[in-house]
Amino acid sequence: MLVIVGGSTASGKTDFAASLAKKLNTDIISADSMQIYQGMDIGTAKASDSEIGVVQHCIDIAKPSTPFTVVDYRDSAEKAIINIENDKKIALVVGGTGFYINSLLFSLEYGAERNKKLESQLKTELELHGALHLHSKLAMLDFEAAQKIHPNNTRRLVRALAVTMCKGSFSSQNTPKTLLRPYKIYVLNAPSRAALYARINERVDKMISLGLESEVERLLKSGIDFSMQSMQGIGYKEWAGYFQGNLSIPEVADLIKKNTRAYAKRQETWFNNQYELTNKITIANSSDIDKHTDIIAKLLLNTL
RNA sequence: GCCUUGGUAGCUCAGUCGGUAGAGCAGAAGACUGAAAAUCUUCGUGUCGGUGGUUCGAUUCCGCCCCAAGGCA
Repeated sequence: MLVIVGGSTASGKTDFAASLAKKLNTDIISADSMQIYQGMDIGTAKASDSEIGVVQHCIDIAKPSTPFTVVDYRDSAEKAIINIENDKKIALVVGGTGFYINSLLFSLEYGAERNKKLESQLKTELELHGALHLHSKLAMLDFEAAQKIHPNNTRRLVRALAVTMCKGSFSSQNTPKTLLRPYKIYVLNAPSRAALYARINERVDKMISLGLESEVERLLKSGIDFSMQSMQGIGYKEWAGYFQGNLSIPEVADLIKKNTRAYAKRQETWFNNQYELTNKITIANSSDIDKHTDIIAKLLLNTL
């Protein structure tokens, strides 16, 4: 069985998971699409193993210069799960990237491997003839897929077309979810939206004072640029304007806060709607964490 | 004290040659099958500062009052 701790950024996942992992005597498997990157620490609010006193997997497993996909994540996480379960321990997955979490829960196809050549071909077609043209093309090849994808969502449109052209269909992989393994999911929430947003604002200010600017500068000096996937992360992409001389640091901070708030909302939507049964836990302070992880750990250890 | 310019959505402002108003941002809800911290969809009624007057009708024109910014004393 997989135990999952989810929730939006700044919901308190890290501390909660560390506390739970200790009580279960197990490791943490991270499900975070940005903490996978080496050298991106402050902006992703990474905690080191020694800081939290728990071993973490699926962190720092990729270079910021290379692309990374869910499938890469799934492979890496599955390995960690096997090792942990071989040790007769409970596999504990913690993170805010719902897409990654689902790769461990459901038997999903993920279509064809990304094909840069085909993608750029489709992108030129997009620029030349417009999104509607591509959309109607998809509709001819895979009507169901076209109905699900809005023409303005060109990224997914291109992807769906690419998969359809390689595999014959995109929607066929969109079959009802088959469960890979039993799981229990705990979703962390702040007491209110306002409290969450206050936490986010505070956290961003902290990142700035911890030296986020020099972290980004270091990445740029090592050859990373703003067009790379890793630099699309919140807390990083916002600096582009600053290094071009168009934004001040307070303006960058405001942008990061704004984007983080919107992101947190998207995560809440995901965790509210993706899973059949979620155990919602409200975290107001650190004593809440201890109280809840105590109960959960006892419950989990008894059911073994 | 006098003069000027403003006071319209949570914020910044547009607008109504008089027929009770709309953008951006903020905010809310949602989607998601190899970029997911990505990408995308939907949602705009508010004493138009207050109060009198003119008018069939005033947020719009006029008077007075209040508030803010600037100028003159």
